[in-house]
Amino acid sequence: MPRPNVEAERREQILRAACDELSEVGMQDLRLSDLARRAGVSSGTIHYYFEGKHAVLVAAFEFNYRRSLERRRRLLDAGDEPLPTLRELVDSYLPRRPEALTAWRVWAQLWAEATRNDEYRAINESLYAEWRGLVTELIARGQDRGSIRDGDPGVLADMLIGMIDGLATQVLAGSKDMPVERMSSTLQQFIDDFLALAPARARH
Amino acid sequence: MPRPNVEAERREQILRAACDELSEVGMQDLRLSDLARRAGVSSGTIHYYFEGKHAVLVAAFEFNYRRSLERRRRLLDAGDEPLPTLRELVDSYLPRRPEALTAWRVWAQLWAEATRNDEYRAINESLYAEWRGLVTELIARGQDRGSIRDGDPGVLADMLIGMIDGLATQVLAGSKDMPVERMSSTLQQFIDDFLALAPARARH
Amino acid sequence: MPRPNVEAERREQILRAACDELSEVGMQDLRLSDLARRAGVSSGTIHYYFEGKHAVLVAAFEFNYRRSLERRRRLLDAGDEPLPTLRELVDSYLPRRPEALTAWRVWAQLWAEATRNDEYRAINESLYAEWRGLVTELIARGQDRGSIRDGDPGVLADMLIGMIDGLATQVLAGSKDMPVERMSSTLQQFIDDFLALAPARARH
Amino acid sequence: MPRPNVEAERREQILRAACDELSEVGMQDLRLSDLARRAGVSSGTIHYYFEGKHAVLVAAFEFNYRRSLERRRRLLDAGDEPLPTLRELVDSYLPRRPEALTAWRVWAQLWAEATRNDEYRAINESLYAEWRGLVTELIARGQDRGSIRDGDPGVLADMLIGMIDGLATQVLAGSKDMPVERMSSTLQQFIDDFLALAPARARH
DNA sequence: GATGAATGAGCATTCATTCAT
DNA sequence: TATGAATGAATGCTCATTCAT
Repeated sequence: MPRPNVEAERREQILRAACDELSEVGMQDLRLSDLARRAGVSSGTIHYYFEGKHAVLVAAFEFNYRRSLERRRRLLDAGDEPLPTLRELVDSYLPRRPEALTAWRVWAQLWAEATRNDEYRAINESLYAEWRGLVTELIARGQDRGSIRDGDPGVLADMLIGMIDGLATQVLAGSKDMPVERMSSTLQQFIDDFLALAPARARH
Repeated sequence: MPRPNVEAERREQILRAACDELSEVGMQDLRLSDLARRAGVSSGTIHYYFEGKHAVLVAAFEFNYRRSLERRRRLLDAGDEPLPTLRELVDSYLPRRPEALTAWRVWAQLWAEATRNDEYRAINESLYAEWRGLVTELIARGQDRGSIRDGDPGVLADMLIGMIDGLATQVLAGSKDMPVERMSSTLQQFIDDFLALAPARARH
Repeated sequence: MPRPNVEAERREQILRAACDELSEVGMQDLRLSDLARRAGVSSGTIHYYFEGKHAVLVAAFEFNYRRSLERRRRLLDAGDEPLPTLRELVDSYLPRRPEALTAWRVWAQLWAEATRNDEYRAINESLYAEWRGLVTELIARGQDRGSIRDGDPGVLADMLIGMIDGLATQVLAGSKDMPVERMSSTLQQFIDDFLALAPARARH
Repeated sequence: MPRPNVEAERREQILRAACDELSEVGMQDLRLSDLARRAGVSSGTIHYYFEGKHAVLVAAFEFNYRRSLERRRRLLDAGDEPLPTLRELVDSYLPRRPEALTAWRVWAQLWAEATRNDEYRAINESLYAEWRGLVTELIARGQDRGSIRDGDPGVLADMLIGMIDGLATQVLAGSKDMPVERMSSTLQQFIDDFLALAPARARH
């Protein structure tokens, strides 16, 4: 009696391993045979479920994003005060815990590739738009509540997201000048000094 | 009697081509034979001047950085008003003109690799520290002149640089939500609203 | 259901071809692509079964020795009169028949390399010790039977084996002064005049 | 004022270095650039004096042989008692002193190559014939003096030379079962027990 | 559904050789 | 005479992909 969702199970098993590999060795050095071993299947099985290496990577990037969002679902759905939620969200994205680190490294791979490849470019485009929308929405709600300063929420979101991505890049690169705690304090200071309105600042 | 500096000439010829290739196809897809053709030499010549592919790439990253700085030398050495200089510097780094685009793409390659490889990590570390120092110095001078707000100049530099890098990443990735003009206005707005003191803001 | 022992089959198929190539072109001129063609497999298959060229060669030397011994197994196991057995053994090792020639040429390769390379040195060491032991044992048994003269059997074995190897070297080198028949008669004369005791000499 | 024999000087300089290289790394791993460095000339100079790598090697083998013979010239020309001279000659050829080791290693290279290549075969042929003639002559003179047993002196020479070459092969291969002292005693015992007549034996 | 043996195109690297000086 | 910069053919090895079982 075949289990009904063997297929979905196998795919996830492979994608999970793909993210780990991607994070550890990168896109180009990722060998399907290693991925197969890590996923506990044969290399033939990978090709049974995916068109080829390219298709595995594309699916892995999508999977990586969905999984990241999943982890923040509770945070985003709670509908708590926007400003504290923003602080928590930023904090949860710091490349500090293993899962966050892995997820960031996968993103870094995608970005490097999106620079030249249209397919990866499209993936970044759609995932990024979704992420950007979430932050913009949060900022707009904060402005409604009067806890976040005025200004185009999309621009403010771009500033914050840009800063997160840029600083994370240096943290990932292991820069001694940018340990994760400095990234954290720099971002919180940006929120304090630039985004938050007086009442929020009083929290500190 | 050998031509003087044939070596320096050849090396630069090769490194210039390496940056172009790096920008167009990336580190891993860069084939030495293509690089040779582009540089107008034989593949043997590449190996005559460099230990191997790896050594070419390492030298190319260094070359890319030095060349970028060279282009801004006049700007940095002029000793003009710090705030306008900062604006111009940011503007000159926008991934808009072909040379800037190429340079950014090379950086993107370095970052992706520095995530996992200690040698590239070291290159990023030293080049980044130098760049960070220049911006910090400029901000500190602006604070002395009273045109830039107070606060740890290193932290303010990190915010700006982080934002530049993060936004550039999306521009390079060809995001429709982040055309280079939006990157430009976002950064200038950050400078206006967050870094500049009132007199500077009056410029607008 | 995979064919049983595909692996053992393929390995032998490759090693057999490796000995032939080794004998014809030598270690250094042996190209894996030629070996592949000769073995009737792809170059990829060679690498599937062996770590690399080096590993193929090491295995081939071992294979060559085992195969040589296999051919004399009957002779050595029969337990016949030691002196006639020694004569037959020497005769069977003459580089006269194609298989013997091939085997000798492979040995010649190993020796040339063992002069400088520790790994090949170790192979020669172990195979040679085994071969030397067999001849020593045979001589000792002949001394027990009274058909071979007294003296340290190890030293007598070294004399005989040394002479075989040295003369074979000249036969292999195609020296006109040392055709294989002269090698044969020289060795048999050494056995007659130096090793054999009177009764054995009566055979002639 | 150009020195008259620059040419002869350069050639010897190169050949001397070639023998050393040949002995250390072997024929195939010998790179002309290394040889040039060792000889203290440029790679261009090698090609100026020799047709190519092949021609250097051929000349080096010839040079190696001549130099070996030169070292024994006094021994061979002295016209002393043949049997003691033979003992000394054998002793002088033991791969014990650095020069003898180097010379043997060069021979080993030649033999391995002569197995397959006609040109090297021809070199071995002529050098070997000369060497064989010298030993045969010495044995014949010993027989005339009554110090060496009867029998075809050419066959006796072949036995001795074969044994020398075969045992040397194992010494060169670094066999623990055949240190150079064992090679020495084995050969002297062969001379004592097989070649020498009673009076000579009394010497011990 | 799943396997893994087998493939072969692709690429970095080596090194003898050439030739302008 | 002598140099050494430059060449490019040659080859070991990798790995995505295929397919018989």
